[in-house]
Amino acid sequence: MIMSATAPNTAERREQLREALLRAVERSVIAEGYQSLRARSLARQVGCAVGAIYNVFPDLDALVFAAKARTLDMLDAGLAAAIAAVDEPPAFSPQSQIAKLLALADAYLRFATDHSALWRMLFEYRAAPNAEVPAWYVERVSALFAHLDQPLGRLIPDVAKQKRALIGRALFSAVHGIVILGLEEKIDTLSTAQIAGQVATIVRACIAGLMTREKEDVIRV
Amino acid sequence: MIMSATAPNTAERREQLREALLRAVERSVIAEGYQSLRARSLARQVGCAVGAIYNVFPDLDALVFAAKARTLDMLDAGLAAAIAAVDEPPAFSPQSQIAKLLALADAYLRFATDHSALWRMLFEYRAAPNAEVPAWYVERVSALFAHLDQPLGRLIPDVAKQKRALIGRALFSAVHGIVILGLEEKIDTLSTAQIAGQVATIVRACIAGLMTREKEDVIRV
DNA sequence: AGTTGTTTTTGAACGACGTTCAAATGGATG
DNA sequence: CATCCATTTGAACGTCGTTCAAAAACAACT
Repeated sequence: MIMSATAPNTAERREQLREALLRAVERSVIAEGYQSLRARSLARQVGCAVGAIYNVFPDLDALVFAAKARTLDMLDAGLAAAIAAVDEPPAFSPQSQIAKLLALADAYLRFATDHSALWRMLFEYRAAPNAEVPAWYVERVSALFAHLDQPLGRLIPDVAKQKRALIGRALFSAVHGIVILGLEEKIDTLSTAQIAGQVATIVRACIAGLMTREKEDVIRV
Repeated sequence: MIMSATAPNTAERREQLREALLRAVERSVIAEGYQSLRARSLARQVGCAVGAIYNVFPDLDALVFAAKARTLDMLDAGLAAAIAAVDEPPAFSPQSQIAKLLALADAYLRFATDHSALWRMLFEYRAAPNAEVPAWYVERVSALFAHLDQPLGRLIPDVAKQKRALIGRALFSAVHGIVILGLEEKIDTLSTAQIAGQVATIVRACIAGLMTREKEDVIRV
């Protein structure tokens, strides 16, 4: 048999190497930041040759993007858990929907502070300038926004679905911006509690603004 | 005289080299992005030796940070102009203050799209992981937030100054986040008009929320 | 002008980086 | 045991930021 020579455990070994490399990336990023990732260091950590990396990933960028995908999954799961933790009252109440959005924002901030190195990798690591972001990655990021859909849909059901999607995305981005600039220069600027306060204020203010009777004066999407 | 040997035009020449290098950085960033900055290429462009760069800047990071400072000045001037362009009515009106905040946000988005390469350098370029951001740079970034102070002070004068400063910073950050995520993946996602709509919606909603009678339910800073 | 002493500029050299590819390896087949 | 081919290897390549001994430039003085 010709095929069986290569088939049996070779794919499995490749998969093990991929997994080991991804774990090494995560360990390394947590320990020293994504800026210090080195092909030779990763190879040493997983006990393979430098060239072996290129047998399972086209280049380091692809390896880092695969690691980013995993971190994105963690973040996604964290957001889902935060929403699920808010208990739904039997009768509809705006308060519980607002609570969901606040919980989401808070979970996002917590993820950024608890896993700051990985979170920074997620949003700061950039591939080669001309090379485009993989489509599946853009997709995964957009999926994060979807968490806002249900609570937002109940709070402003009379707004068209498309508009709501853009508003949800904008609200998510707003929280992201506060977290980014809040954590940017950790020294002598803002405490985590202050950032949490800013996040809560903006979310509450936005929702209040969006729920006023004169929505048309506010919504511009 | 011993001192005059070094003094006369040597400082001037250093200054000229600094200036030439900064211009080369800007040209290069605009043309190919900050990721493609190379010491040898810059030296070739300004007609000096590679080592000469290190006579006027401690390292490339410092050169880039100096360039960032210039871009920051451009941005600051742009925001100031946007505010100044809103004409103040003789009698106080919330509308004109809101118009100022909207003009600020719009100017910020326009700067990001009009000078995207420089703007990206501003927020994406990171120095060595352990090396800290220079204090004067943090100061300059914080100065951007100050543009919100006056209009925000007139819209919610009963909120303590410190709280207002945090709210202003949060509002600025929120706009920044929308712009960042909006421009991130330019392909097939959001148009500039859509981003502008998101920005306007969030700013309007926040202000409306902040100006409700029940401020205490909203403000958490 | 020539000589001296000091400052400034230079660019070859260094170590480290991501990536490649000819050669070594290893396991299944005949 | 010999053959074969997919897989793995690590030395080698080109490029990077940065350094520093040597060269050039300059000012002062004879």
